Amino acid sequence: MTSPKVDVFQAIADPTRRKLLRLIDDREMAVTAISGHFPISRTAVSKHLRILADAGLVKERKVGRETRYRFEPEPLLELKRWLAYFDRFWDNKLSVLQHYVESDGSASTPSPARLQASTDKEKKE
Amino acid sequence: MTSPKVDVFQAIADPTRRKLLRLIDDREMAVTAISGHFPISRTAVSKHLRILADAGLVKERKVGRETRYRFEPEPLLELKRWLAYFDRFWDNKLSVLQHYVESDGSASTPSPARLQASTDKEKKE
DNA sequence: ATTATATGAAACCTTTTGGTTTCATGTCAA
DNA sequence: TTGACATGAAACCAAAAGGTTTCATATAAT
Repeated sequence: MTSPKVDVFQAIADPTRRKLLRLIDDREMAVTAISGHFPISRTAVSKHLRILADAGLVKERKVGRETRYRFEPEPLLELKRWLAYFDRFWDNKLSVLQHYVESDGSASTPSPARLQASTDKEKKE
Repeated sequence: MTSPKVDVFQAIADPTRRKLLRLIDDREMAVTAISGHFPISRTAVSKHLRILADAGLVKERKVGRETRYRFEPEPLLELKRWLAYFDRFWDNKLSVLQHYVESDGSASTPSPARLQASTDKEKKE
């Protein structure tokens, strides 16, 4: 449910799992069909899918003798939220890159740009 | 420079490293000062900082006998780009969460909504 | 000059990760 | 009913990850 056994950051850390998500993001697929796209064993792919499922990023459905997986986007919102915290850093200097990234055309809301503190050693909680 | 020795996905997979970034994101800090915020050894913190540096997420600067680290946001753009690919999934059904996430007020540009499988189930909040 | 501080490298250890092969079981096709 | 297909569990393995302690070195302070 909302208490995933696997952290989404952990789940997407592996490049194979990222490819897995991209592969099935527009259609449900069975394990063998999926594993055909990877140079590792079907069993290994199956384990990756299990990890993704534990993170809530895919859902499995049994159909006859196969197990089909489909993509679930919801857990990515945690990532998005985490990333959103850093939005204030994408100011002038990185705006060009930012624009490239935000290819949907929505402009960024101007945020107070951060300044570099040189001598400040304050700590906070 | 643009060829990080450590993948950004890998770098942020560890919760300690994520906290590390949040700790120093507004000021430069020396290793010992940083490690005071964590229950692990200074050496362990130092290794995490090294990994973050290898991913380009922090930069180090030697000042006298200390090594100070500061946050470097740029590599997070790769993450942002990766996530942006999935923007089309955040349509109606997840728009509430999406709005919560995009707390800066910039509305998303309407994108072709992605349809889920026919057996689509209710999404828990 | 001597001592204290700040740090990284090294060696080492344990757990996790990503992979394999083998095997048992359930389901579909003849 | 017999055999092929689809899959996961198990046992196993090597390498990576995350941590520790110890030690050497550079810089600062007395």
